[in-house]
Amino acid sequence: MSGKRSLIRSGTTVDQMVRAISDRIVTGFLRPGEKLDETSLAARFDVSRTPVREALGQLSAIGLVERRPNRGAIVAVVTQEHLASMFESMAELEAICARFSAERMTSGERRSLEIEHQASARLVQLGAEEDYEYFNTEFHTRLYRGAHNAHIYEMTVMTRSRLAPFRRAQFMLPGRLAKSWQEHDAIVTAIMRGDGNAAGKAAKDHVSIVSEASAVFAVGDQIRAAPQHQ
Amino acid sequence: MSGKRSLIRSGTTVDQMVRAISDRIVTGFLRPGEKLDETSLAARFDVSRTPVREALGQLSAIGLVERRPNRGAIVAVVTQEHLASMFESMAELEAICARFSAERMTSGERRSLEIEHQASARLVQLGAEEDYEYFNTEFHTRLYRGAHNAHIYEMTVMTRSRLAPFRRAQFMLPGRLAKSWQEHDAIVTAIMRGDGNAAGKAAKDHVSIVSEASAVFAVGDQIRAAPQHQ
DNA sequence: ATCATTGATTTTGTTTATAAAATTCCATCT
DNA sequence: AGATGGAATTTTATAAACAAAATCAATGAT
Repeated sequence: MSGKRSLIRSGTTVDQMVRAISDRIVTGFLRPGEKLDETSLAARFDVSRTPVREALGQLSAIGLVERRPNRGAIVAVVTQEHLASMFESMAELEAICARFSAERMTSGERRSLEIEHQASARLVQLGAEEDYEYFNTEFHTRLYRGAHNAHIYEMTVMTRSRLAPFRRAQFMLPGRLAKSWQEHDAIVTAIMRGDGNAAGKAAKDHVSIVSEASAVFAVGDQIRAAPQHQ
Repeated sequence: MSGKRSLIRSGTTVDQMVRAISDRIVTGFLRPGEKLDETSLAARFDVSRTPVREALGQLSAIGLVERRPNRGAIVAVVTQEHLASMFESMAELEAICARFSAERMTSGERRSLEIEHQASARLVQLGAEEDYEYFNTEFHTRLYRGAHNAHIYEMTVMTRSRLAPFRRAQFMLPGRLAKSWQEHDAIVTAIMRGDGNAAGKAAKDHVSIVSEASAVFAVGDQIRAAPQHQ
C-alpha cells in the first residue's frame, strides 16, 4: 500500500482526493447512498484523514456528497423530486447554451461541430455505444463552450456531473443511438442557420427525452444502494 | 478573545466559518482580492486553523474564494469578462424563475407576492433605500422559490451570492428605486396573468438594467482592492 | 544603483493526537 | 422474547505539531 498516489498526480492532495472521489461517484463506482468512510478512503489512497475530510467538505459544498454532522458522509442521494428538478434545469441550461451557440459560435466552432457531428453518424451505423457515448459528451461540451459564457459553462458542467450517476444506463435502450443522433442533427441545423430559438427548443427537447429514459433507472439504483438510512 | 464563537452559533465549526466568511464577502466587508490569512481568521474567530481551512476549501469550491496552491486564499477576483458572464447568467436564471413562477405559483404565493409588492410602493415614496433593498431581496427570493425547482433555486441563489459584492452600490443611483419598482410591477403583472414568456422577458430586462448599473462600480472596487498580484 | 543569491521568517499543507459524539453490543430487567 | 440501560468501540470533529513551500530581507557581486 504505497505508490497509489502516483495514479492521480498533480495539484494538492486535497485536489487529488476531490478528483478521485468525484470520479468514482460520477462514473457510478460509488453509488448514491453509499457510505464514504474517512478512514477507509484515507487508507485506500494512502494519505491522512485530513485531506479526505477537506475533499468531502468540498464535494458536499457542490452537492455531490451529503454530510450529516457527526454522522459521516454518503454519496448524495437525491429524491425523485430533486432529480426531476435537476433534469429540468439541465434542459433549460442546454437550451440557453444552444441558443447562445447559435448566436455566438465562431465560424471555426461551427465548422468543427458540424464535422464531428457528421462523423458520428458512422458510430450510429456501427452501433458503437461506448464510442458514441464519448462523442456525445464531446458534442454537448462544444455547445457549452460555444455559448461563450464562463458562468453558464460552470453551472452546466456541474449539473451534468450531478446527473451523471443517473443517466449512465440511457444508451442501453434500443434505438437510442439513432434517435439521439437525429436530435443532435436538429440542434446542429438550427445553430448553422443561426436560429437561436430553434436551437434552444431542439436542445431542450433532447434533454427532456434523455431524462425520461434515465429516470427509470434512477429509482432502481437508489433503492438498491440506499435502503438503510433515515 | 473568548466568547466570539457565540456570535455565530449552530452547526459545526466549519459551517459557522463558511457562513461567517461568506457573509463578510457577500456584504462587502471583505473585498475582492483581499487576502484571507488562515492564522488571522482562526484567531479572529477563536478556533484552530483546521476548520478555517476547510471553510476556505468549500468557499473555493463554490467560487466565492480563490485558492492558489501554497500561496493562500483571496476573495475571488473576477475579471470584467467573467462578471459580465455572471450577470448574463443571472438574467437567464431570473427569466427562468419568473417564467416558471407564472406557470406554477400557488394562489397563496401569488397573493403574497402581489401584497408585498404593493406594500413596497410605500418604501419608494419614502425613499427608504435600506428597507427597499431588504424587500428587493425578498421579492426576488419569492420568484426563485415560486419556480418550484430546487436545483434552479440553488443555482440562482449561488449566482446571486457571487454577484453580491458587485451590486451593492446600485441603489445609490438617483431614481433607481422607482425604476426598480416599475420593473417589478411588470414582472408581477405578467405572473398574475400567468404569462410565462412575458414574466421571463420582464425579469431578464430587470436584471440587465441592474447589471449595467453595477458593472461601473465593479471596476473601481477591483482595482482598488487587488492591484498587487499577478 | 540594480540585480541575483541565500538564509531567516512567515505561511501553507499534511500528519498525528486529542476530544466529543454516535453506534454497537451485551447484560439486565420486565 | 423483547425492551432498556449503559459500558466499550468506532467514527467524526477539532486542535496541535510537524514538514515543506513561498516570501522577505539583507548581503554581495556586477
